[in-house]
Amino acid sequence: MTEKVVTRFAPSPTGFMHAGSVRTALYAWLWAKKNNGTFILRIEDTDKEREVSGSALHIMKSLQWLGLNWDEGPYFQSERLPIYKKWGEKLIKTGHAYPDGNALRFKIPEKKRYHWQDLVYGDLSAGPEALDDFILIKSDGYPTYNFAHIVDDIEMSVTHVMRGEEFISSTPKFLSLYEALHITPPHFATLPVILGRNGKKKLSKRDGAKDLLEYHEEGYLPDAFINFLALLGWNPGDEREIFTREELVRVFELEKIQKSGARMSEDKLNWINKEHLKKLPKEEIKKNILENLPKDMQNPKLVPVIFERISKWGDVRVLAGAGELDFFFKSPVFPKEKLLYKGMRAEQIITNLKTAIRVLQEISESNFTTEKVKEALMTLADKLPSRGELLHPVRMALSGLDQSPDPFTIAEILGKNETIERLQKAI
RNA sequence: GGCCCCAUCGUCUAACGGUUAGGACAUCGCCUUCUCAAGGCGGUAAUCAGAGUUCGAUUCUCUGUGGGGUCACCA
Repeated sequence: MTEKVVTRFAPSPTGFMHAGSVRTALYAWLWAKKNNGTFILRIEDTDKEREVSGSALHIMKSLQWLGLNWDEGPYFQSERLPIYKKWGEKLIKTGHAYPDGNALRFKIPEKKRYHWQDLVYGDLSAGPEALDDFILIKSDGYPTYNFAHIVDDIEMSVTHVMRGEEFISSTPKFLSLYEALHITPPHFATLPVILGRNGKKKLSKRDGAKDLLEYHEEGYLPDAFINFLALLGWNPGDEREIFTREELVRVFELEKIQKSGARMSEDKLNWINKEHLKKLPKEEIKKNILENLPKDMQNPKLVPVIFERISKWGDVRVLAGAGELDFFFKSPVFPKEKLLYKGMRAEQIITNLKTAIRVLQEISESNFTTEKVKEALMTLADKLPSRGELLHPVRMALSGLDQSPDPFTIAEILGKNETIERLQKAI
């Protein structure tokens, strides 16, 4: 009989969630899902000094955004004080704990070196120097992390403990507690840290760590974010990189988790997000792009032009905010020299623009599509020494920008009347 | 400082002791193009160092170096 897998994510509510903390949650979640197990959320709020109000809620919101839903909890340790007290008394009774003032201390049975197996790191050990009669319950009545998390993991039948590598050196404390209680410890899966921008220190606020919900606001897809995070310190063993949530659950393996710390790369995150965007139904893409556009700019014809220029929904707002789409809505103003192309003379430009107007007039309003306009203008442009002699002034007349989408696309979006009007104005 | 952990392109990573050390992101070049974006094709780029084991080390061992973690009535 195999045991039912139970994992947990046990943050302390002392700030916002960032990529480092959520990756621990993700791996615990993936492992639970993969094994049809249970994923528990437990808030470790035993330090009232450091607690930040609203933090627990923020953590839950972050997990919900990513769809890392918990099957049990949230448990709050601050609401479980009697339980820790009960286990404390049990230890006193067996001679493994003793009061120290208003606090309760653990009586270390034996200062020795511990060796244990880690699912990621393999053989690990830590020496007796890590052991002393540590505090189990503080004088304010709250348990310490060392004690509370072990009691809870026992009470909640946790089988796999995913945790950061900072806990390796205090593991002898945990193991000696388990020993005193005659309880077999759970499996440990220690995860390497995620490094900050400088690539050395652990990811932290001052080191560029972002509040997870900022990624939400910037319009990253939850599945893409999870995909990215999973790949940060883990690999599927082949060269695939884009995974749906379900695929991730299927292929995830603890054995393939990396031992060394990894660094966030927003470039890669953006790429993965774009790959996920490309798989979305057309309607959904359209809806999201339009929703992120200012009310007076919500023209469905803009969708393809915008889509190939973004990697996340928030980029739509950036694009619009930077004024790069303004020319679609109002006639551009630009110095007339901009119409010139590689030493051409003004008369030639005027002639070319006039010819352009003439051929465009021949296209009916209902037929004024990118393809038709392209066909008409290209035929014309091909007769010139360089296509740019026609295409550049036309594009400039329509957009007023040095860099913009091609003139055919713009023409269709503007429509026949506006297109011709702008060409005339340029002349 | 003691103890513990880690070490392949700039970044994320692959390689049962035998590969021209592979892929992806980024970057660069070319194609496509009036420009931008997108797309296609290609290039540059890595085994921290030194010993040892071996016919043969990215891979195993040791030492060094570098980086990280931890030494609380914080988690």
